[in-house]
Amino acid sequence: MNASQLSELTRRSHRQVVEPGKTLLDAEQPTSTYSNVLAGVVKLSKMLPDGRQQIVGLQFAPDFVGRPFSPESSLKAEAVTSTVLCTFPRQLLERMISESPELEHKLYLQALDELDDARDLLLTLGRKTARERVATFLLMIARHSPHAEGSEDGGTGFELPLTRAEIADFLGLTIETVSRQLTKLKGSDVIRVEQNRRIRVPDMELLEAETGD
Amino acid sequence: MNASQLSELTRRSHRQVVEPGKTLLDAEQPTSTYSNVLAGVVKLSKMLPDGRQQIVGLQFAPDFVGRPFSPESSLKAEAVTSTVLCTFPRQLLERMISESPELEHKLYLQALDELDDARDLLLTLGRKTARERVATFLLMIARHSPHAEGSEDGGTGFELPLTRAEIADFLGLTIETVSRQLTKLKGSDVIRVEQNRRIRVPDMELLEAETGD
DNA sequence: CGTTCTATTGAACTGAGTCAACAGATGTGG
DNA sequence: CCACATCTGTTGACTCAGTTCAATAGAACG
Repeated sequence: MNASQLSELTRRSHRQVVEPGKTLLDAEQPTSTYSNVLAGVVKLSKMLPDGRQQIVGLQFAPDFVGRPFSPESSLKAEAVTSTVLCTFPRQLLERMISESPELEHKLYLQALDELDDARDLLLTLGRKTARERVATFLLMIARHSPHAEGSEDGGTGFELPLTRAEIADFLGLTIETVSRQLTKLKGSDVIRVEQNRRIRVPDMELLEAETGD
Repeated sequence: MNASQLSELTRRSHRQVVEPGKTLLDAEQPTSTYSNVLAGVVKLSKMLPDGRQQIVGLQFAPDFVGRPFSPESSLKAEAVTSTVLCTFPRQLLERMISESPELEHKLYLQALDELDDARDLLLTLGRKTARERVATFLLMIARHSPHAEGSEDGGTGFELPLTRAEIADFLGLTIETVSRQLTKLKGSDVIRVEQNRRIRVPDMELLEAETGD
């Protein structure tokens, strides 16, 4: 990416803060914009005609959201937390990709990472028990938490960006099963649940031992 | 990709036929080669320490197998049918990528396609019933079958490249459940099973209606 | 301080798993 | 070419993890 490209991107990109629930990309209408996530969390989900839903990916800063080279994506992208985005028009991005091998290289590397994430999740959905799924999810969030307080006395603490319903949609479970497994992990002293969204992990290795891998 | 690169690739690549079960890539040892699948089917799988296994992708010709820019892949790649491969050393591929934006572009496009496939499978594993999973799998194989006989009298016929155990590993089910669902789909006249591996679909739309999407 | 989300808990149900027996295929050597 | 062994796939009976339905309890918000 050269200097003139960078300046054009800065000029034509649009920085914005979006609230939870805001749709960035819908399976129905063709993709018109791309975004970089600067802060917050975005969920990617798929839905069956009868309403069953599956979250197929979570994007954290500084991930890129969008599907280059394809008019529609069959995916819905939605902000799950309050999110800071840098948005730019489709044509600009695609022209810049064609002009800048370095940009395409970066996007390729991110696609490979997303592919690894998706395949990890496939193993989770295909073969893990409910308890292992919930532990796997908690560990993933802990690792992505910017200010997960380090290992002082009380272990690591972090905030869950997703509701129970969203965790269920991510793990291929029901709300009730997620809730019950959290309660059981609490009973086994693997986690402490402080005010619903706030989780404390006294010993990370104990949690890792619950993930199945 | 320019002429000298192409000739170097041709000279240094190695064409070979491998039998079912042959491992192309292992989670343990670092990746030393990359391959193009010229014919046949390759499975990508992940395993938990206790032996539970999940197939996270199937590669058909002319897919590329390998994970550029990462010494190890955490994936195992194995031929499921007799397969024709074009193999070349890691360093050659990575040098060629760095020299040829067009090559990287092609690989990027394939990665995006694999990502779409992985996410489709996530929806299947997270939210579909056993019957829907089996129907989804059959439809996928039918669409990838090179000589799936067209719609004459008896509908479409094709060969399953996977054993029941592999189908189960792909769909997050057990062998028994796969077998039972095939029997039930046969009972509903959605498919006919001719000699275990050979499937006939009288009416493709009937099968599509069983996939859940 | 009521209304409305969001989350927890309980009881009953069920789809898929487990365990076990059997049946077809495929293959091998006498 | 046939008996035997070995895979691969099917079927049945039973179990159980996770779902469903329903009631309750906290949080958040005006």
